Amino acid sequence: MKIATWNVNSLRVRLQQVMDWLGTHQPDVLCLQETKLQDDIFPIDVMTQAGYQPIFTGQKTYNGVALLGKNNGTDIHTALPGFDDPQKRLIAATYGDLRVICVYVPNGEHVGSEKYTYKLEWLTKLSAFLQQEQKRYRNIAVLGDFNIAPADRDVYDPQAWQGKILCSEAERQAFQQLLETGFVDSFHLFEQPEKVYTWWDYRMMAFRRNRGLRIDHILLSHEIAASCIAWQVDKEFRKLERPSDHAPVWVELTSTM
DNA sequence: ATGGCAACTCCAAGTTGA
Repeated sequence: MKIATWNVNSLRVRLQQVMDWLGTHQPDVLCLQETKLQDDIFPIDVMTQAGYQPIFTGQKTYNGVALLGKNNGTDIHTALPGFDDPQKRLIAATYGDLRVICVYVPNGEHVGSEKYTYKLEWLTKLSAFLQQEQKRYRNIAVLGDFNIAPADRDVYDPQAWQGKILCSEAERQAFQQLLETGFVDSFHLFEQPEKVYTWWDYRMMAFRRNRGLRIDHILLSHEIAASCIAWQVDKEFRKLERPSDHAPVWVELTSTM
């Protein structure tokens, strides 16, 4: 079983790339972030014709998340409970015995800004939601754009980024708090080379120079972490014309659906 | 110290992202 996450930075612009990626990789579930589409113009037919059932919650211009599954998802959540938030940043569904939670964590703008406060509050609410979900499900995967580089090794220039947005101590503590609710960062289940990233700035030829950050993550509950046999970031689609600034990330699980 | 790129939007200059 293969589950994946990709911040596509506009599904309208990246639709063909997404369909190509689905065709090539055949994931059981693909989580998308930054679809930037209202629900009434989501390309449902294109997805279903390719054998994927979409579940989505979107808005104009910003945010927007979706789940594309080979099977139908059930027990769908499209928001964090107890958090009145117009920004569409979370969608969850159950596929077989696996709970899949797709997140687009706020960027935070810069440390100390209103958006930074919102980011930390959002992460606190996410942590509470995950604790609730842990009571209902054993096998949980949380995938998405977390907008946090968990450690210095996840940053191309840790000194330049020290204490900055995506790398601040409070953000990293919030990420650790998520893990402490009962998850592992699947990246660390395997021996990894240095300089593995999932996002590269469009500017300054950052991708060609591998000046990136690892901010897209797949967290697995302990029960399924044991069945994870691969973690990959697919840099091929970052090399195409008009790429997303994020690359797809996926894991392979041995458990069946 | 700033902008650098890309996508979005009452179509065009400002906002947002990371």
